[in-house]
Amino acid sequence: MDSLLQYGGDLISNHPLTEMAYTDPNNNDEFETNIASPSKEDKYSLRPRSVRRVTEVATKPESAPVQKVKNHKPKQKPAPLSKYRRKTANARERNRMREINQAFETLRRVIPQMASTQAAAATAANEKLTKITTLRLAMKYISSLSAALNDPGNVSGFIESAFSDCSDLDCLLLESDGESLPLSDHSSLLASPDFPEPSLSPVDFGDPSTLPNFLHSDFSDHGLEQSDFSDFLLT
DNA sequence: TAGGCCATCTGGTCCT
DNA sequence: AGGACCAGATGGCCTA
Repeated sequence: MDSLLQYGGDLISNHPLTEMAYTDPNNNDEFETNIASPSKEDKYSLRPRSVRRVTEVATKPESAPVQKVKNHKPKQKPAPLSKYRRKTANARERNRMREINQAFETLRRVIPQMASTQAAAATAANEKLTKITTLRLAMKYISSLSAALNDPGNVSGFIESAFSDCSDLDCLLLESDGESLPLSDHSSLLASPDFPEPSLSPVDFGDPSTLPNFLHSDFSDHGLEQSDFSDFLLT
């Protein structure tokens, strides 16, 4: 028992705890490394909370007293996942996040890099937009496209105004923040009597040849291929 | 050095 | 039972 306590204390004081967290006595690491990026084992370890739990379990007497419950049954806590299942779950989670990131990457390619000083600087520096920035710009861009659909005669004005109202990115992002957007902006994204939802569907965005002319010109103006847009819609 | 962003792990919950 | 999804926690990296 003392050795277990010592072991737990060492675990807490000697980060990283990769040995504890990743070494599988059944050697299931092969599965993990086939999917995960390499050498992550060195970077990640059990959280202190997990370590505490491990040590608590280790220090708990073999025959831990059963909970004293009167009539109702204690809710059975499911047993923790086996190491193998934990690894497979982690791998699935990484894969899921990878797909999300791929979708973000696609979205970044579709969003025009507008005339914002900071965004332009980020582009020049080859820095990619952050996730939250990407989402906010996408919202702004969709809003402008929706407005353009309502008034195809003033397309260029919509696109230009969408990204040039603000002199800096902070202003732009604040405006395109979902919580700070004025209701009027949101309404352009929602179905309304003036802009019912079905009116969006007659155009098959999956087929570039059916893209409206104003979308053609807008995407080409921003150096984007039509396929970028259709790819984005199809993914 | 603090703060922002991100990847990853983890446990809980819901769904099939 | 197992997978998908989610949110919290954590640590690494980078920049102002």
